[in-house]
Amino acid sequence: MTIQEAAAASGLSIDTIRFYEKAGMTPPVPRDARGWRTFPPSLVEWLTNLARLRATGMPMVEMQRFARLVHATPSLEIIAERLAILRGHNVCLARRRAELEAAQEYLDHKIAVYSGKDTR
Amino acid sequence: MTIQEAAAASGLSIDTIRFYEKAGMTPPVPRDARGWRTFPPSLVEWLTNLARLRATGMPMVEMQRFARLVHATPSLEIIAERLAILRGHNVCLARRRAELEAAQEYLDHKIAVYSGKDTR
DNA sequence: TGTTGACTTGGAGCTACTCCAGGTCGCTAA
DNA sequence: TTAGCGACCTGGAGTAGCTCCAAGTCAACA
Repeated sequence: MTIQEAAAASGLSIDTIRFYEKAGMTPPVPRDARGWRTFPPSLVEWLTNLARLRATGMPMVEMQRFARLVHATPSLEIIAERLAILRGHNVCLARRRAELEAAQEYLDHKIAVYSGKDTR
Repeated sequence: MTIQEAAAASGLSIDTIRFYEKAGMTPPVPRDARGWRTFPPSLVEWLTNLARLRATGMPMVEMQRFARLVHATPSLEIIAERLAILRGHNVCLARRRAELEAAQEYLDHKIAVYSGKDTR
């Protein structure tokens, strides 16, 4: 698979894939005779995972830590660490969602005021 | 009011307030004899508004547009424009919340898998 | 007369990309 | 055979939205 296809399949942009590789968030990507990156299915799957983690707003440093853990030989501790990262991030997400909800309430209120639909 | 008090009152950091002023997102802040910024209540209120808009994830360019409209002499068109910005942003917010919700579902699933609570 | 503490400025650094210039390589068309 | 095309490569600059820092000023206090 070329980088273009990997991008289409994972939902990341071509630039982002190269950036993630440089940042050590993927295992080293194999190259063909021309020096082009070739993406085996397992790598595309991992990129898709990264895209989802990014969509949750996980910061890069944590994605890097997670990547190292995922590509390490798994042991009980390593799996526990992965879980800890995900659980910790889940808490952040919940907080973020609550913030957004509050923000939207504020916006709705503002809109009501500007529309003259405010009762005060 | 000093910048420190304005920061405490609005929820923005001192640096962010200075940054917002430079970026034209506030009217010019009056200075005392020493050259220190002095914040009248109306300005603190506006900073608080900016903090809330930021919390909704409104991009800077839009906050700038909105600031110009709010500090212009109001007319029917200007109020309509303000409303349009807020409404447009509300749509973005709703989308963002949906994305976060999907992301959290994915995370929950991942956590279930790693915890061995997955049934598949 | 220092020293402290709150402010000032300009500018560098950060995250997570995104874009760009300049170059290589294999393929097709003239 | 040569010219052009399109997909890729690299290193580096640019972006948003802050955040931090160094160096300087000024009033007040010991």
